[in-house]
Amino acid sequence: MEGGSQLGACLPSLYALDPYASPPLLAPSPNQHKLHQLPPVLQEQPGVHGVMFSSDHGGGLYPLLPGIPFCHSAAACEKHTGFAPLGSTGEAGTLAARQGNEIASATTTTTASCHGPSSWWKGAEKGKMKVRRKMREPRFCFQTRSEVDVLDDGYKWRKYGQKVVKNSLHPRSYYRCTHSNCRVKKRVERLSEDCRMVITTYEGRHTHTPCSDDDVGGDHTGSCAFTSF
DNA sequence: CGGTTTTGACCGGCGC
DNA sequence: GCGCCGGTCAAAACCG
Repeated sequence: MEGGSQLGACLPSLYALDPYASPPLLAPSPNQHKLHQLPPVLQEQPGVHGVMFSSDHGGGLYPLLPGIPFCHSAAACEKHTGFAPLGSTGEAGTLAARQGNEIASATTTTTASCHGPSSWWKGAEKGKMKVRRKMREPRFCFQTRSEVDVLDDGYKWRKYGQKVVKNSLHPRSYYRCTHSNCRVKKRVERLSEDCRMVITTYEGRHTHTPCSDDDVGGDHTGSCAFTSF
């Protein structure tokens, strides 16, 4: 069971992570102090001192959590949150996909093959032909220090795979939103250097509201910013 | 009994 | 062209 009510047990700390950065940020970003608008869900957590989020969607940043304004552009995002993409967007998706390895070994040039920013496959015929659909799904990743792997983000997730990835001592878990017609996925893995650090990567946007249905974002793009991914 | 997790197999992209 | 690798599928096992 995932995505239940584990928030209280996790998120003792939230660290900056930005897949655009090279080398990746293990320490809090110099910009991190600018982010004072922590979402309520995190503000309530003791020890939370910062969050950085990123995506590969059109060069802007998506809101990672409730309370963070939805931004389509880097400028808008920087205006709202103090953050802006640190690099080009073309590689962002790939970087986001491999950030786990990069963080584990900042100088590693991994051969991880995340197929572009957001290519995903759907079996058109069971076990046979697969149709490739290239869509630019928004993707976010962040790093937390937590005893549990899966953060309670208000959504319900179902695990559909687990894989041992290279340069990582810990397996990567793959989750999919259990809501019908919602294709949002997330990956969860722990740093090999510090097993307490959890890397969570979200991909896609929810087509529904979280279980709590709390409208904390004040954003009308989907009842709250949290539903935007 | 229905939903979830586990886990090995399979597939396609990418680098060499 | 080949092998490696990440991501996904799907059947079986598990659990409440």
